[in-house]
Amino acid sequence: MSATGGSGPDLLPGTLDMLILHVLHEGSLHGYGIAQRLEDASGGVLTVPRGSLYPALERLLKKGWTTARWDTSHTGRRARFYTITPSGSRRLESKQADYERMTGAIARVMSGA
Amino acid sequence: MSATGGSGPDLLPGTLDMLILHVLHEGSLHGYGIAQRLEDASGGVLTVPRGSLYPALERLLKKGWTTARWDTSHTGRRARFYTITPSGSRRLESKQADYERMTGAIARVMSGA
DNA sequence: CATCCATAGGTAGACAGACTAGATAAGTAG
DNA sequence: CTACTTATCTAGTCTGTCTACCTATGGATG
Repeated sequence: MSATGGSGPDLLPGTLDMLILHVLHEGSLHGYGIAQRLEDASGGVLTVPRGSLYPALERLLKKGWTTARWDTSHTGRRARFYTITPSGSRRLESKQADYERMTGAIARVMSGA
Repeated sequence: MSATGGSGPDLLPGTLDMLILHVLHEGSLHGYGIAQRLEDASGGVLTVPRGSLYPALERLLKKGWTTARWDTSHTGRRARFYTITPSGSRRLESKQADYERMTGAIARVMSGA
């Protein structure tokens, strides 16, 4: 079902929050939709197991980075739509900066600079 | 003491093994030296707490990706020098490929592709 | 109508990896 | 002698992800 070959982890640990916030920054969405969006946008490389997704969404809510409301009108089914908060946007920016700092440093190391 | 500002994690989780194997690929070295090398080569961005370093080194040994020998002649102090094995080199390659696949996918997502 | 599939949300428990905060020891500089 | 740097290591904790489940409903197929 998943597009990955089945070997290795589905995600780089520590990046899921950032990825979710990024998707929500483009517009409110429900959990299942977020996971699909990440798989699509990554060309099928990134898969988000439900057991990682929903705990992460709870985390973001608890930190005040998102708000949630139940909405049935969009999908026909009950679905919980998440919206990023201003605090969440700031968090996204700082997470992204950290991520780029880290991956930049790793790239420097791995290229033997 | 550390060159990082002090905020955020010291490492991207899941990358430490790869970074250590990369350093050892350039030549045998002891734990303390590996940590210094990573800090230097990353321009001070990457810091490796001892409580992360030594468990990681044990992990690599147990998996057969490195071998270790005690050596006092180089540093004057007792130091444990680690050497990468052929199995470790293969692991390094596959870890690096995974890492690039993941970061590439994340970059695609974050750039809105 | 019954059955199956995709959608949709969720939890429990295990596990990996990194972190804090210490202990220990030896060489070097003042 | 004292302090600093080098050097290794462990215990306990915490965060985050993963596997493997459970529940429910709308739409399509038989």
